[in-house]
Amino acid sequence: MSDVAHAAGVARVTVSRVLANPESVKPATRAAVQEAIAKLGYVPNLNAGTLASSRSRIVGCVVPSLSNAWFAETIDGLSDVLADANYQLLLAQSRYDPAQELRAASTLLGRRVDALVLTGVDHAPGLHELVHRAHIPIVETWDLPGHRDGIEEAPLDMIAGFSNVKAGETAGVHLLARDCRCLGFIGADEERARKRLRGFASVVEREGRGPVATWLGHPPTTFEAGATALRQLLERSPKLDAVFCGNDTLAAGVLFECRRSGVRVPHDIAVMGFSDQPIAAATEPAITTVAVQARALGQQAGRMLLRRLENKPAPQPSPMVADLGYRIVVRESA
Amino acid sequence: MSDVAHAAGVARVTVSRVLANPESVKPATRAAVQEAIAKLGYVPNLNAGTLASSRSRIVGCVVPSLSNAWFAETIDGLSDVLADANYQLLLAQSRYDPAQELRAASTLLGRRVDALVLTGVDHAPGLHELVHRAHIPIVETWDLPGHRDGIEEAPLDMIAGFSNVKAGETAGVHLLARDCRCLGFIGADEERARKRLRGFASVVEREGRGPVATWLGHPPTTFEAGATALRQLLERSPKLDAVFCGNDTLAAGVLFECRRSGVRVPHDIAVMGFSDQPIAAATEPAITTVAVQARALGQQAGRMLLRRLENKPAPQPSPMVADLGYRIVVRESA
DNA sequence: GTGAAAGCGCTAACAG
DNA sequence: CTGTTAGCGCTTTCAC
Repeated sequence: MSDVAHAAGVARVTVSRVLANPESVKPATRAAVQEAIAKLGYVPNLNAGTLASSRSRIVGCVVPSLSNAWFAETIDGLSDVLADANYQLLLAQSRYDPAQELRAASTLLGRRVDALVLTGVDHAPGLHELVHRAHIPIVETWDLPGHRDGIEEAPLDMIAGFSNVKAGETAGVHLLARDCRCLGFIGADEERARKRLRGFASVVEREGRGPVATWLGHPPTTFEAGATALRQLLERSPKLDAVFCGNDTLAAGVLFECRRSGVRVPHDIAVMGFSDQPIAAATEPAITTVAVQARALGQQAGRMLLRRLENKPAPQPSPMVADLGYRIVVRESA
Repeated sequence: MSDVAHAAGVARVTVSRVLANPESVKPATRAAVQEAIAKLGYVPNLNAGTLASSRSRIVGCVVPSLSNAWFAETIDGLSDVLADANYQLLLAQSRYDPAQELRAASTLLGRRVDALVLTGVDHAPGLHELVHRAHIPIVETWDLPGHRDGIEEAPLDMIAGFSNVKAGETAGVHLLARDCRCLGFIGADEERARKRLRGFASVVEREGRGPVATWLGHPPTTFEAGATALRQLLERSPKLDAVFCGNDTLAAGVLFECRRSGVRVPHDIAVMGFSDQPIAAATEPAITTVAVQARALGQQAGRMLLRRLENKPAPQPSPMVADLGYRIVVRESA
């Protein structure tokens, strides 16, 4: 920066101004500085800027995993909105482990991110205090606060999500309406999938058709996991006539296993998926699933952050909660 | 940090040492410092560290888009390898636009990333000089250098990729062997897809079965794009009996359109995809495709970077090129 | 509109 | 093993 200033015959602070706020500098000076920048190929050190100004224009984001198309889509939406406002994304994965999520969040805060996006509402103890000390906007996604003793749990700050419990209930209602008698659940052993199970099981049991034959496997989930899960469930409960899967990948795996073993879907077993990935529309029979707006979750999170970031530093204490909902997509498999 | 130092009764450097290299401090002192850190909830400012040490432990990565599962997988692999070595990922999207890629790279360099991962080998003029000034390891992925006037173009630095041209040739050879007479290509109007087309068209024309009926659409691609493309191609070339698609999403879209309009696959039209996404195995008929190792590309890129990062600062001028290849997966659609 | 001085929070190099 | 002294490259604040 000194070099540029020297080449343009101005002080360093003028270069800084040209970069940050060009209008505050006389056109002639500005032009000279810009020319010097171009000639020298000067690339400003944004870390130094962050240190001096304590604004990084970086948003941190922690997701369980990127190999799942659904989180990738959310990140895509988030990144889209942020990029337009000149913010960048610093990414970390938690591998579905609250302890890793806590560590990741800590590192991100160490980078002095201007805001933080987290996945889910269930975190390690300690995360709450950690993020609150940072005094930055936070958005939790992909879930909504639950209820403990009848009262709604408080979000960390803002939320862009949907109710996994209710989505599970909806799946249960749908399968019950199809007159299924012996229901199962196949999902990842992970908080949000367990909530879907909880909602699902509650309506099934309320109708006296419980208990739900349950299979929970370690994420990330695969076709093979779905196939294995179905075999095991069928061994335990030979009369199984419906399974709700925690995601469409598992549901597709179940479908493949059915095809291999001559089980007819939905005639012998009804199969439901979750999240409405492209694959759900592609299989034969096509998968009935609960669609969530993965991309919109990210965009909404981004918009909420920007509103707070661009406005007054610490304005309204408005805890904003956006429920983007879900929608059942009835196709052929259930 | 001063607070911590004070609370522990040591100098600030000692705190710094406990953080960076605990063994270099006497256990008793170390314990005192760690206790103070915990008590005060101190989160070190990593930007200040970066500024002082000029090492950020951040790797920058530019991808065309995250909504494509294939790049997300590469990032997942990369992130995996880097996380184990305590590096983080700063992400930027280029939206398939070389100018945006250049801007993104510049911003990432401004953050003083320790290394850079780019997608593809075709960049805006200016990128070459920009990244070379930075003197950091670079890996280009998802492609290999082409040939100009018979000699191989030089990579920016390192490469973890595969040949899109040869992959296209392989697809052509496969369809030709099935005795297809009138061949088409459906892909995104983007450099790597165009290379697949180039390879494909070259073998088709060499056999005198050209020209290839071609449809190129703006990325990102969708089922609908695939369906539309097929309709348009069929209008132009009613005798079309084979299409090679630049990705599996398009191929699935083509399949759906065929089903709707009663065209039998592969009997009336053979359909090939690219990249072997889960959907390719799920459709009926299952899609014959060219599989690439999306995740491995990222992991390999990460390993190459780490080797350079952990070793001597500017050692061997070894331009490393890893060709991870591709593999044709013959299923039912062609 | 532009400049001079001070400092953001850390690490490097050297000393003890 | 621990402390002292100098910056890293910017932005801020206040003069001019």
